[in-house]
Amino acid sequence: MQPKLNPPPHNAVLTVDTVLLTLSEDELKLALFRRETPPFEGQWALPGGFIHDDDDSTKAAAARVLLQKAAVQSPYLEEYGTFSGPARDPRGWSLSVVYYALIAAERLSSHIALFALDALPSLPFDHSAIVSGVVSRVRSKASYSSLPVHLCGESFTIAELHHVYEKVLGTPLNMANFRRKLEDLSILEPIAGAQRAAGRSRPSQLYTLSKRFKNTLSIRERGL
Amino acid sequence: MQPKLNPPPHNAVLTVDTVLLTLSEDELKLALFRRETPPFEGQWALPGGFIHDDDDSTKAAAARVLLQKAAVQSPYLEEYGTFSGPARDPRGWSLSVVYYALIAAERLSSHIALFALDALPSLPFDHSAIVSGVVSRVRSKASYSSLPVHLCGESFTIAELHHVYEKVLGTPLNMANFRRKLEDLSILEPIAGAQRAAGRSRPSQLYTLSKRFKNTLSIRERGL
DNA sequence: TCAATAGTGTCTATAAGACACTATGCC
DNA sequence: GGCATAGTGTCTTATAGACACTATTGA
Repeated sequence: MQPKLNPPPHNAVLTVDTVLLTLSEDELKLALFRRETPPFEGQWALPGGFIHDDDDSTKAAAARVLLQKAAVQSPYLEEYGTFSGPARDPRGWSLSVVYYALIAAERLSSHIALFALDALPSLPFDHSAIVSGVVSRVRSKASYSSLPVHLCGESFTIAELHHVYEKVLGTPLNMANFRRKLEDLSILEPIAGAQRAAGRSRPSQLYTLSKRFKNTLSIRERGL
Repeated sequence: MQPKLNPPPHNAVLTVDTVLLTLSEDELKLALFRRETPPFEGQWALPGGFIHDDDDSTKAAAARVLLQKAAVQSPYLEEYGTFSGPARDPRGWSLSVVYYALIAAERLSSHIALFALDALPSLPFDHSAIVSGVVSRVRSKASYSSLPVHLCGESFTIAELHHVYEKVLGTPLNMANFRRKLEDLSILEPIAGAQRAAGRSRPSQLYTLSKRFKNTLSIRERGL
């Protein structure tokens, strides 16, 4: 047993906040929850909570918060950064570690409140700054990685994934080139024999995300 | 005045650790300090310290630590991420926010202990993991941004900067192409009339880092 | 004037973008 | 068969890489 060592006490408020993004009604949307406790009780805010002594890490705390508040288990959960200081929380000096997750709308329980990014309510703490920081990080990563694939469900067609990329990036992408670059990300596995028929046209092959990239990203040197 | 609100007490050890890198003896090196207090008293470790109530943010805490321990004021100081959990520090559940800085050797006081990255002593806590994480982040950012310029002093030639990039990336870079890409990063300002003569050859123009990029990076879409 | 490095011009190879084409299933 | 979308082939354009060239100074 180690001798008891005493760091100077720091009464920081220690929290995690999570930015949960999904694609709904053909738009990138943010999940918000009404705060159940002061401060800012009753206001819309990012799902967050205190870090507990029995959390294995801040990431584990974020996963727990998402499970408890949103009832989702997001395979992709990544740290964005920390927000800290004496003034951001009325309870005193605070530090929040921010995580973000992208998830298919079909995996979210339908009673979760979703807001379009250009129609967010006013948010407490520095949550507005957090959201805009995360959104620009996500847009940036989307432009050279497999990140947006997490907005698709278990199986999807290339056309669907193409559409998701266009929505996240906000710019049209040539389909032929998109296919070539997807190829070289090598994140997709065709589901043998599974196709999706739409109307009277040729059905398209269904794919699933390769296991290897469920929790991590595939990166391309030169943009998507 | 807000009513006093009580978050559940969390006795986390709250620290910042900094990874201070420089180029010395033609190699990328890490600054380490001997710990002056338990735990691991006397061992080489990253410069770090507790977050104080009067720090304005974790970044301010990191800047303070660098100033107090290494007597350097680094213009470029960026958050890498957090390391946390119940087991990484014998004092109990801990959270460390890690920052990294790159600085010219000439701005470091000469008594600071520098270690080549492939000859580090064994480090306490999870400092080894922190260092390797930061180093790969730095190598990656160096490949498409102005990051390595912070390893140069106040004024420098293009040949010198070219050499710094090669050392950080560990790979030779064609000089003509390097110049073109530097041009388009547009981070340099020629110092009018200032040249550096070396031996009996043509002297080279001296440049300085544009003010705009002292604290931030210039990014290129497609690699350096 | 020549040694030595600074700095530029230009050809070649590779990758991105545009776009037309073929393929396939349903009505 | 032909409509509609899936998926491919290929031409054009931009950028990266290689390399040879000119420029400028000190000895």
